[in-house]
Amino acid sequence: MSHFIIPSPFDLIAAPERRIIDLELGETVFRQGDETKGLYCVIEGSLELIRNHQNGHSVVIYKAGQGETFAEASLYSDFYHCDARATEPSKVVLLSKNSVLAAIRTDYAFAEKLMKRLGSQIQGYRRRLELLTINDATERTFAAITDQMLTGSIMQLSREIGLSHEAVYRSLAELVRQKRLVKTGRGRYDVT
Amino acid sequence: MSHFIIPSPFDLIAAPERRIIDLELGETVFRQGDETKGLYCVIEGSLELIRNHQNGHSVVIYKAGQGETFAEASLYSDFYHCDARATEPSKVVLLSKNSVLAAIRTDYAFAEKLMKRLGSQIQGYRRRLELLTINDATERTFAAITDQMLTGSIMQLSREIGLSHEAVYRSLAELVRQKRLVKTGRGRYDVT
DNA sequence: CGTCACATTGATGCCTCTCAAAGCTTGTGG
DNA sequence: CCACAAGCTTTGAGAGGCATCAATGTGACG
Repeated sequence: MSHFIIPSPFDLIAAPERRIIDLELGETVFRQGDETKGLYCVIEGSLELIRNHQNGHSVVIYKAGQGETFAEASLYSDFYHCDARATEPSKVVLLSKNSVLAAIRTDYAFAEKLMKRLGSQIQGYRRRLELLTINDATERTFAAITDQMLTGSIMQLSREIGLSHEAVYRSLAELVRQKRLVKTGRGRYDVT
Repeated sequence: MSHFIIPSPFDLIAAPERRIIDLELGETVFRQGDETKGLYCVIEGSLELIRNHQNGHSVVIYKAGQGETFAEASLYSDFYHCDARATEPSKVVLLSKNSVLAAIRTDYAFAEKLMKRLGSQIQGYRRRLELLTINDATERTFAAITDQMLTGSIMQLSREIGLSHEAVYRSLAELVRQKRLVKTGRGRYDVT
């Protein structure tokens, strides 16, 4: 029953520590303010971490696809700072705080790999921070495509890079006109 | 000669592993593309991590004050992704990659504390990501003040939050008018 | 084949950037 | 002690760009 793949370093955690959770589209694993239980691994499907602001607008702060873990930063936090929402029917597995913390204490290879993950997430966030300070919509859109951020729909991308979807469509059209991008399909673009 | 304070967990690294570096204002410890030597701790003064974009515009991705460490994410990277620049005459100490990696392997408490630092940095970046997606200049400025981001000048803050300094000054004036902020001095504001 | 979400383009108004100028604060050197 | 320079602070005016509203096209899926 547990013939799915858990990525390193979490494969080092014993199977009995794993609890599988089924999710429908739009269902949440946890919400902003909930007590932290641990981190999660996507067995199937994909999820988004979303921060909600009072004004009603929200930001996607992380996307996790199949085989990826999310909410690592919750390990040392008492409550989640964002919502985790399934963007399609998905299966996730909970890796409880205790089991992960125990693994850190008993297995330095585990700790090292986990730290590597955290480090690369930090660098990812820094790149995105840089992206968001580009004021010109066309240039920001181009940078996002270059950074391989267009994995879902353009609606989704526009939310991630802080532009209206109309602005992104117009930017894409302009970039194609400038021959800096080529359209490879409905809502698909590649750098030339 | 080594009666300065190194914050946890790096105090666990033996003193002989430490090399002190003196910096003048504007001097850099490392630059984007340099090979990584390790991470650093600020003994005195303050530094900024800056990412430079081709268009010439740059983003401050981290500020490190006295007693803080920076470039932790470089541990598992072969080269630095940004410049580290002193914003005043400063002293920093290098904690070499090897000594830190060794500490991780031999001391789980060290690993745990370091991971905690990385986790809180991730959450900080997420918060800042959220901030940058606030489109209204006044609201973004208010959020920045609430987040205690006004430590230097307003010119500096405006660069960090991706607004022109004029827009920030106008926002601050508006917020004072709205009685959501009070001016506590030249370039100093507090939430009411 | 109808519905729904995404994709695309047009028109309008507001908001921020940019350029400009003047007051303010601090430090430096004569 | 004063004058000057340099950088921060503040306000004004104009232009351009993005958000917003609106409408239509398009592909996917039941």
